[in-house]
Amino acid sequence: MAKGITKRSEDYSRWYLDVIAAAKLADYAPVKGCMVIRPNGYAIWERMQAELDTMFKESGHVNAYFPLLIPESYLKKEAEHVEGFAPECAVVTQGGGKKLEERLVIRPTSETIIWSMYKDWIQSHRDLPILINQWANVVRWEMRTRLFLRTMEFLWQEGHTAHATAGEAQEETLRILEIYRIFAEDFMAMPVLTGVKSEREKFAGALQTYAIEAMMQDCKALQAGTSHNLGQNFAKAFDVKFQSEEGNLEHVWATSWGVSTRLIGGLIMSHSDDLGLVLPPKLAPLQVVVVPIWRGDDEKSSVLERLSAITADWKGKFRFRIDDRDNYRPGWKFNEWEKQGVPIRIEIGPRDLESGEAVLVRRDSGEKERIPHDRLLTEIPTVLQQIQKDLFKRAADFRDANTHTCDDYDDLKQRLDEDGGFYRVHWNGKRESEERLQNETKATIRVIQTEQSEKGSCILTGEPSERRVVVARAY
RNA sequence: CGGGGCGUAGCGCAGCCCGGUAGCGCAUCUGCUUUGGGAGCAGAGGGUCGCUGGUUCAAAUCCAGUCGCCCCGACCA
Repeated sequence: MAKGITKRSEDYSRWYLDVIAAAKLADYAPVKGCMVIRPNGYAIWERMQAELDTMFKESGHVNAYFPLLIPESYLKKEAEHVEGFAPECAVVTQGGGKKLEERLVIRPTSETIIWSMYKDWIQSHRDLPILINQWANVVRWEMRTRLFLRTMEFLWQEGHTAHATAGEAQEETLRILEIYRIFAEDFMAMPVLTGVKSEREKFAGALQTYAIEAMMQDCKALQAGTSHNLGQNFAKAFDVKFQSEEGNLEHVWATSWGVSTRLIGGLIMSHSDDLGLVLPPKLAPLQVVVVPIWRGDDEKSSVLERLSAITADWKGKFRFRIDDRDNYRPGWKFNEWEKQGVPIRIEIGPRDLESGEAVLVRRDSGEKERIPHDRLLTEIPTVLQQIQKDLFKRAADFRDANTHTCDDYDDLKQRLDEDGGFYRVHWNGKRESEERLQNETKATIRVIQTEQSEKGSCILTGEPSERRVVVARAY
């Protein structure tokens, strides 16, 4: 059994932290609530960035960079926004040994500074749309932190777009939501629900917030990405107008959207097991590790020689590494790479040289298979694809098995306590009932799937309801 | 902000109650033997015991204060 990793069934939260430590993904920093993202963790983030960035660019977005420090007055320009973010802002009051004339906020998000610039950049409908994304760090002063899921400083991408019409802004909001869904499901192998957030849960300053919502292995919900339709709120706050084709001055329509290093937390909690990290092949920085086995120098050189012939044409086909370190024994290496979540391990030793085969071991299932050397090149990509598919299916089956329909409030309370999971319940759409739900059950409305409709009566009040909403306890 | 826990070698901990040469495991370094699931033996290096003050001949240990971090709740991506 894995040394140093608490079992999920014993203490899920401890397990999560143990997996991160064992896989060397992150470390605690000297400052409370801050983390160091170690090379193994950062490599995953880089994989995520690469895939997302490609999708953003393919859909017409460009990258830019706006500064970390924002004049405090900017944050105050949008009423809801300041109310939402002010309490969690870190503020710089001093610089160069002097007290500052105006205090500077370390960005908790960049809408305000970006819209202050858009004001100068937008005059005519010909300047629109602006489709800018930035990869950046932000700081939010959180009371309770957790590696990757909630840290004081985190890395993310934030898209900020400006449009001529409400319709275009809405289209953009949904286009990004779909990109997030595809990324979560196809790359992270993490099934998500998409939908709109309730008034209470929406972004401070948005008209509407859309989100992708996943279920972790402890049956809790994780909001994994958000896409906001900001309407004209920020354009009005920063006085950003454009002259339309008809010659009228109109306020610009906006969206913003983001995913963060929280995704890594979601990735861990979707697939990993009691042996450590499990990574979906598409995001695994290392997809295949080859562990050669030998006794003595003669065997070592013949195994390695054969290995370099076998792997000669692997380059560019998948990401692999030959672990020929002499100071560790095979068993140690098996364990090491398992903890780090490498999807496939290939073992090649003297026995395999004779038989002309190699042993292929899947990280997700532990299955072992003997494969002839000349078939490895074609077999490995196939198995990688299969692992990717199986991980998604396993996660989707798990989520579906833990998603329930419920019409009785007492029953809901009890089941949330006992089983957790997602519950499809009727809700009257009112803020008061949502608040009551949260106070009494610690669960919140995760998503409202507006495309579905089903008449019923609110689980709390009995009042009419247009559709079921998904309720769960969340991270 | 409430509750709990912990600060002693890089990591995990014991020692503290009952003051008297700072220890164990892992890791690290050297050598030999090993290598198909976390190797064995022999040797070695590594510490202002979180910080400040007090009591004492003597403090990791007793007293007072202080700082920090982690975990669990409320709030949040």
